[in-house]
Amino acid sequence: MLLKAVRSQRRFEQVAEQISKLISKGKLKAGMRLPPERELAKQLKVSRPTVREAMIALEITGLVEVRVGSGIYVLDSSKQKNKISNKIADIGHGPLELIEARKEIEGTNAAMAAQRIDAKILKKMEKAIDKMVKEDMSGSNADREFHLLLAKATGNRVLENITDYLWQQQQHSPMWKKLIELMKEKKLHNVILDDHRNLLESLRNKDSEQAQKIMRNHLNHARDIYFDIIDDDEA
Amino acid sequence: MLLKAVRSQRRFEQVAEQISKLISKGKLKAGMRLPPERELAKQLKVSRPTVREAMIALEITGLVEVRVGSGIYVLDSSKQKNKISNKIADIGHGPLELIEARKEIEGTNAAMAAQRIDAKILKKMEKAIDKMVKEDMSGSNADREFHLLLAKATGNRVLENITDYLWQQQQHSPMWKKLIELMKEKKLHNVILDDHRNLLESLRNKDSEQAQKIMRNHLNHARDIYFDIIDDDEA
DNA sequence: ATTGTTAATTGGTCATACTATTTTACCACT
DNA sequence: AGTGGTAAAATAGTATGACCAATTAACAAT
Repeated sequence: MLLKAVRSQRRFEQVAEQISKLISKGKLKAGMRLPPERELAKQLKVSRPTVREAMIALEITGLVEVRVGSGIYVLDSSKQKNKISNKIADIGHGPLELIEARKEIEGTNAAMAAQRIDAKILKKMEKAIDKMVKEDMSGSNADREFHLLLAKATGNRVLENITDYLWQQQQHSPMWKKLIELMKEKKLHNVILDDHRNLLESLRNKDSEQAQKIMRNHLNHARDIYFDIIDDDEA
Repeated sequence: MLLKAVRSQRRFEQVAEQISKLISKGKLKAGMRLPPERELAKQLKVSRPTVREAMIALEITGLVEVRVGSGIYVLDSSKQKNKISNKIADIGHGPLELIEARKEIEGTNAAMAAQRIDAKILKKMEKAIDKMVKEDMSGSNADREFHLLLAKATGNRVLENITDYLWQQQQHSPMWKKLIELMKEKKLHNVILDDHRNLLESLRNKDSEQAQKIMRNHLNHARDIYFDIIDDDEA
């Protein structure tokens, strides 16, 4: 697949992007009112519906606020919703950074879960391991499931959501697919399974320290595999 | 303020909400195509532009994908963007969960920063402390700035974004305002300042363990203050 | 100064027409 | 049978103009 899909950018996207840049550049500051929709349409040489669509897009992104009968206002950046997702969409995180963040946060998860996990989730994690044996890593859904269950076992929904978010980011990265392929080739499958099994054992023993240690080591594996991949690419 | 603002919900919002619920209920499954815009307009008794606005809203939320000339399709939930922000918007996290998550993640930040921080950021953190002395906690912007600088010092942008996200969540919670008030009343201001100064000192010494310890303790303070607040409320 | 009224501004919605893209069906040719 | 091209149908994209609804500003009345 050498060809990239030609994504026809719609007008409202272009308009939204333009305004968005003006805001991030500081030309449009928080609290300022944008020109009326009709005026924007004239200036940008597009129809008013198109401008409206762009405004709705910006509103949902959390960049502006629409006040009926009054106008459209630039929002204070501290009040902006999901800034986190915006940034990601713009630049994307490096795989190494993601793995490192996972190492710290999921390491914490493991330690916390060891003290709080209940039989129910323990059971589910066992099942996830079984499923992974059958799956043979195709798609690695069971892998993800295992890690998310661990996050859930912390009892802290913030950590749970953040962990979920980290995995989503990972899946979007092209490197992730390669990593899965490589796992199948090199039979790394079993290494991962062993890590999971050992982790489960320390959870049963409520051994926080060991659980954390295993998880951190587990992600060091992932980092090493990543280095293998980029070495191959450069070779 | 007993009265709640009457938020005139716009048509497209109602339409988007309705479709959104159908998806989360499973009536509309991933991959399914929605009826054409004209058809939806007829069924919902609204105009086509309104339907279009709703579709754009859903597209940006990451629930559907619009394919020109083909139709509008429900996206696979794993491909949905910022699921994290959606969840938050729905339920909101408990203050205790947020503080606990901060304790773990910012504790990690402190330890990591101690090993990687450079003179430049160190300088900025000093300035943030000075600013906080003057500010007298009004708004506590300097407090936030200090913590975000620490996150930046890790050199890991994922952790930086997540930390930023945690503080945003915090600000939206009503408890946070009370906490700031309480700080002013009880002169907790100085306790926080001392924590920050001590943390800075251990960063200079590149003492990871101590830095982490101080940060975790710092957030235990925040937790204690929270308990004071709810005790007062119940009394 | 405060209140009430009116007019102007601005976003919200609708109806309709036309364009651009994609998909489908069909046909001709091999 | 299969391949490729062509026309038609379906569908989203955009534009125009009109009118409604909410807000704001100006002004008059008290």
